Amino acid sequence: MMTRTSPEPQSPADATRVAVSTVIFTLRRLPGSDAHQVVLPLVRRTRDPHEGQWALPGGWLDIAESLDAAASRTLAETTGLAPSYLEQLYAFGAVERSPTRVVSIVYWALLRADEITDSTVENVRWFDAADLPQLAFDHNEIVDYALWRLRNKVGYSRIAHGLLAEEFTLAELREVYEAILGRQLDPANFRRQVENSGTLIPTDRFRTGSHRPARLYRYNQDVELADRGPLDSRH
Amino acid sequence: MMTRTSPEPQSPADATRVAVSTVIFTLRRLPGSDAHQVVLPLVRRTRDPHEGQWALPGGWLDIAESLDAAASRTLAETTGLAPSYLEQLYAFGAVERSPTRVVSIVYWALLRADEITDSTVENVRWFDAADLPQLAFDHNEIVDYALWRLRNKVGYSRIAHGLLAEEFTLAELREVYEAILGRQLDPANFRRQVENSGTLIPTDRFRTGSHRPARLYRYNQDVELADRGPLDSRH
DNA sequence: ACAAAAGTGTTGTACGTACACCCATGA
DNA sequence: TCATGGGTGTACGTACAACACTTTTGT
Repeated sequence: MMTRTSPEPQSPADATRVAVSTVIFTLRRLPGSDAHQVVLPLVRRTRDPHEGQWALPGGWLDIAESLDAAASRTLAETTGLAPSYLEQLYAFGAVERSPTRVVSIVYWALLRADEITDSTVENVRWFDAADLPQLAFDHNEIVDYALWRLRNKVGYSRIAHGLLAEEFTLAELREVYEAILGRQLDPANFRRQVENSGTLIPTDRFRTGSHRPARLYRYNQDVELADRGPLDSRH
Repeated sequence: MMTRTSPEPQSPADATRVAVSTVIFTLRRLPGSDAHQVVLPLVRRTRDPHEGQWALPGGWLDIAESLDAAASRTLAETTGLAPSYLEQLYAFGAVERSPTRVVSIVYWALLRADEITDSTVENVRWFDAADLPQLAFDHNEIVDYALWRLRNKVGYSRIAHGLLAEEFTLAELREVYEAILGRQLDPANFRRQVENSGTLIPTDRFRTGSHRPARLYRYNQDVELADRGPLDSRH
């Protein structure tokens, strides 16, 4: 990428290292309620710096691996999880963010409730995104930004899909939105908005069990959202 | 950023290197018209790989320098330019994007017309963003994505400010929008939209010279756009 | 029958768009 | 005075929020 003469970078002793971390969101049903809260898994650090503190799952970038692949791999290695949605968030590269120079390419991910293997690796714990302890490095900042992106994106894309099973009721979809946005939505208006958006296909199956059965819907794979612009074609 | 035991990365011979590049946009008035076109500076490569091809200005990340600082520095070194707006775009890290492994943190920037020092460095040329030649590496892709971000962002933020002087007429502002969006806008409706947004402060000065004088406006620095969320506080 | 969630109808407000029209200046 | 861009008025359509109302189930 260099475009004019400049010194070769990075002698072996003090090279900049590239790490990849991921903020993984999922929803947890609050006991005795239809409400959900946004939760995310953190890993307890077993070595310095910040030994003992909670941190985002991640690891080093391999020489022969793309950034996306590194995010998936390190996620699996540290937490055993495979997210249903994964997107780059931001590259953090302040000099003082770690004792040694580390540039972190951070991803954010969504996980379906049924994808949570509770038999996960040791040293992993799930935290309420709204009530985090102090984390290692600049990871509190990073989670804040990821939450902001999640809340934004739920408004103009169909990422809620990443938190739901193949078929779902409108009430279930609405509860996802309510959990992410942190406020109640009018069921009647929500229904019309989402119906008119053309992103949902009604099935002829219903969710039964309590009161009047609710129709099940699934997402229309045909609608291109292009919510990542030209980068969408890479998927 | 590592959270569990993993091998130390990057032996000296085959280390991943971190580069920083920038897509810089500015407007150029089309001769004999009020219309503008989006143009950007490219640098001709003087060494392999892709020697002779045009590429985004950039350079290697220094060990003791933040990503933002590296973007500004490499920009000044390669083009002599100092943008009025600078924001991170995306981190590109596909394995095959360069013969040696390079992760590029790409920024995008805006430049005011008066900031273009035409006495720029050798090997720099300005290109119409809509009509680029084949560029080195994956830089065509990158510019496409940057253009997409620019067009998106002009709709919900006041980045047009980055392309205008301190004071400007509504027609000048509208011409910026028209150049970026690539279509004509109704002057009457544009006026009302931007007046109701509260982001503009009318001055008591006027731009004279042709026909009825037009009132000059300036941006209201007080209005927080938060169009980058929690990351805005870093500026 | 009744509670409660599913689903429909109606109304008001806000906002974007189209376009007719008036105003002020240079030539 | 006339052409031209600056600036105002108005009418229509869409979209969303609020909320009353009907439907269908489980108990």
